[in-house]
Amino acid sequence: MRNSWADSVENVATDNVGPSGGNAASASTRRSSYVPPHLRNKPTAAEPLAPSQGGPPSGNDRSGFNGPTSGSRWGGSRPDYGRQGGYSGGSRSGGGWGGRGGGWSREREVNPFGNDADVDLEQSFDQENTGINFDAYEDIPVETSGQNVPPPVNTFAEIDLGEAVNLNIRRCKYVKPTPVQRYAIPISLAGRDLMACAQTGSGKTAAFCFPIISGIMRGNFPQRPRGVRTVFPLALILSPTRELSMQIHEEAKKFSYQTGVRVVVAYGGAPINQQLRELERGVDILVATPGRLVDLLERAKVSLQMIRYLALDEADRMLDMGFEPQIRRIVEQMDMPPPGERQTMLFSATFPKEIQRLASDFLANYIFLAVGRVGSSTDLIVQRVEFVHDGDKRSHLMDLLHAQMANGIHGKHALTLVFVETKKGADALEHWLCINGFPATAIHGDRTQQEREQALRTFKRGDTPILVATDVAARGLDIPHVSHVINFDLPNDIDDYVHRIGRTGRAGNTGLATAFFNEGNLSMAKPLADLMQEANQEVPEWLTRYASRSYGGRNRRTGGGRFGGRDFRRDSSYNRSGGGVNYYDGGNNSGGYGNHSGGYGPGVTSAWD
DNA sequence: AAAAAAC
Repeated sequence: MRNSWADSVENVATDNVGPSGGNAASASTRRSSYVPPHLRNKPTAAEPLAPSQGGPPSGNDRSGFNGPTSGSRWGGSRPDYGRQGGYSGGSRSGGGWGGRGGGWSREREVNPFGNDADVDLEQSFDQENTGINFDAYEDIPVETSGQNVPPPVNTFAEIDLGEAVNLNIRRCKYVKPTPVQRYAIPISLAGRDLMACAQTGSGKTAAFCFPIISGIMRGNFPQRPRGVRTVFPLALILSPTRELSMQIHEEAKKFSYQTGVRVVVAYGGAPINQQLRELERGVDILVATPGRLVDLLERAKVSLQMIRYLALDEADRMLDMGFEPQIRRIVEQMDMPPPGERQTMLFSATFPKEIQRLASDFLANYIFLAVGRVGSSTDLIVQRVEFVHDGDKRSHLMDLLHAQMANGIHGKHALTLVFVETKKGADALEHWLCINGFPATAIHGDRTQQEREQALRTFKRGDTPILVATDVAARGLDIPHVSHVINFDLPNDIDDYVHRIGRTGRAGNTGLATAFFNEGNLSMAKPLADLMQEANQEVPEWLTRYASRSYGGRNRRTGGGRFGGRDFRRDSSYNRSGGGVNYYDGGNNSGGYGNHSGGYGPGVTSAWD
């Protein structure tokens, strides 16, 4: 992922349809006759539909599949990449949606990779590649619990995701699965429910997208109703912010390119009509924020009755106080199949025990997976805490930014993300930075969606290398080149701190995180000091002193161990009070911390004992 | 107490 997705789309838009000031959303709806470079001068081999798909596809169905449902065998031998299997070459025979022929039925899929002509798709997975610093991922502690945990894999070649997805993995320049992918993908392909705890920037999106896409390509699903203005996605991916949903959608489109699997995104703040049009053209995977989805469900534009895969990204956030009722409504009170009849996957970098308990309602006989330390990017992030009174924060920030520029750290592609507590505070700080000559912009929930997206875009591009943000930007956003995260205001929850600093030090790169601490943050002293100590950071003596006084207490890390989370089912108090249901099969797992680090440890084998 | 998430 050398280029940001936005850049790629921009290239596609510019190269093929001319400049029209298109934003990301409109680029995907263009009716261009663009042929991706790697397809030029090749026969548009329209593969026949898989026999198992039987019958004419409705407009709501996928129309192209990558061969028979048995899946393409990949084992060992070199795959035949010359054959563009599965892509229906533009002849989406599903053009008959509600009698609407022509038009979009001829449309070619926009190449989400922009320009991948120079990618050597024949290159073997075995070869080393750049991009992600995998050395940083060696010896990462892993904990799994649950019944019959499938063993992890070491390479993508060991996983049978099908040719089309493998091709996209290469286009993404992924060479080796990240630790969370090594464990989560086999678990998911085995059809198991999953609660996964893994650091941000470690490839979680791919970890749940690959199995979903592969499963939809191979699955034999009943014909979805046609001729009605309701669509029936097979998979639902929920996330807590609009920008994160956009990002997941962009990633998922890459992973599903030319697989025949259609991914659509729906979120608030943007015109619903355009989203409705996209939905009516067919949807297999729906990526959404909760509010807009509820709206669509109430209007009966979307039905969840065919959902086979449910993924919650930032799952702990989705189930905290503000969100829980809305999520329960979607998952439990609409027409979604119950746990066991669908496959459910929950992902987050943090997973407090209380939230795990809530989440277990959504899962059936699930596997708990914890990979690495809390925000284990912490190995790659230098954390600093400075005592700064509220009144001194602005001048102190200015000192930091000046020093940064003097040292040349603030080059074209070195971005600084400044977190504040309130929307008003974000506006004020942005204004103050601007009038003092710093190229800053801001993002928060009171800005229009256009403003939010614009802010993110100019930040990513480096046009405004300083972004002031509320917690809307704290989770999940993958912004390359963020070299410094400044907690101008500390959050009140240590998990929020973990997510915020996780915006830097991504994909194996190093980063710096600076926090301003004062008397208003006493309840954070202990959890912050503990977290920094666990991450081998230098803890200032004054912070240790505050920490020892143990203020507050509700911010204490649950589990307190070396991991981002520990399976709450292993908590003895839960087991005693569990009403006779002990989900955790203590005798049949590879239990214990650090039972396998790195490669196949003996612990993996013991999962099958 | 704040932030986020529909119109």
